[in-house]
Amino acid sequence: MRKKNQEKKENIKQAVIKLILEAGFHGASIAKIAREAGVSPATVYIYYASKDDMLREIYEEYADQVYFYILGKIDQNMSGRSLIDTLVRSYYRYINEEERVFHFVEQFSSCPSLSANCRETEGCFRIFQFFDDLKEKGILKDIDNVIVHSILFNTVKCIRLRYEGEQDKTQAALEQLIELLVETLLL
Amino acid sequence: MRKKNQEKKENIKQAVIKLILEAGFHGASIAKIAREAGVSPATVYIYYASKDDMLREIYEEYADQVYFYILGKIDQNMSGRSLIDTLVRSYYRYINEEERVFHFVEQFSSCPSLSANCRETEGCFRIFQFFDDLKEKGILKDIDNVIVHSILFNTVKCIRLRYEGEQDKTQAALEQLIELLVETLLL
DNA sequence: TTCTATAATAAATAAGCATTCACTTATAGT
DNA sequence: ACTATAAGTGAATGCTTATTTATTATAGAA
Repeated sequence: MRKKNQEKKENIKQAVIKLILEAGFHGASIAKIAREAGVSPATVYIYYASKDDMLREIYEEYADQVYFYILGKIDQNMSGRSLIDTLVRSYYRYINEEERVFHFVEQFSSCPSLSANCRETEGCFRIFQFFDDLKEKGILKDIDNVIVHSILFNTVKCIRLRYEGEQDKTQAALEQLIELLVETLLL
Repeated sequence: MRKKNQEKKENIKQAVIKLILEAGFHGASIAKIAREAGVSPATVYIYYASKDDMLREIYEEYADQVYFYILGKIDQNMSGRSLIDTLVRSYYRYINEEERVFHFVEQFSSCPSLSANCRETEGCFRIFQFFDDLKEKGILKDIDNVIVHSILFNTVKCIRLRYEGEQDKTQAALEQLIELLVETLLL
């Protein structure tokens, strides 16, 4: 019994993410994905039941990644300030390091017709749980997790998108954001 | 010389926005758009040079609308608190009232391959100018406009998406957000 | 080594796509 | 009422799409 070649599957995933970043969803056909991954179009169907299935599976694999990345940088003994500093800066670092994945996930989740059929993300649940812990410890103010999540991460995302490449402006904005969040979110 | 029927063009626009909300970009073909609008596929090409042109033109028409809507609700004599209250609540009302348009614009602008070719939005420029005015008047703290913009509007968007339909939770979150922003943004 | 299950593929298929074309219809100006 | 002009259309075009099929190559078990 011959085994599936996991390297081929990985190549397919990376091809999907690359092509969708470069040309959007309508620019990522099975034929192009297969060519980019160095396999035959039919091979894609050995690893995935359909194109929709493929996109959903890849999305679900990567959607949470950013949150696990961030939580991995957090230390239990950190002060409130360094927690916020770490959350903001590691989110920013993730966007830079995993630009393709980040854009793929963003694009996918902003399309109602695609993300409607996806399971709720585990990573987001974990982050909310983390916020709840901080509230119990008396570090974080009792603010709705949706609000905390948005002013923390969406703002970093906007800074990154707006000041793309402009190191000075980006760093200044991140520092200002951290100061602002320290005053706003911490007890 | 026969004139173009602007009602037909309007029908086409609405069909595009409706279909893209329901089925995403890949679900909005010229054939479907034409059927939805009650015209022939060929008629679309009387009003637009190509499909890409059409999408771009519709995007550029609506991308700014939310900002003009909000600025229209603002009064020169408003206090800092009622400014924030108005900004937050009118943004929320816009998403509710113009749900289709809002999702179309969101989806379009999160696709790099589409929005890359679009002109910078006038509406966003106007809002930034408005923030600058408030800073000069000593109402708003001297915070980067990208940050102000994001914590104001992205947070409202997240609340709306997360608590879709749940009136109580939504209202509570909006009120909490307004309190938080009053303390954070105002001098 | 042989057999077998399945990975892998090139080519075929059928549907859908954006766009064009040949043609009809409506209308504004004369 | 007539004519020129452009709106409007159904059908055709040629291409791309996701997916299937028939076939071959390969790896593990016997």
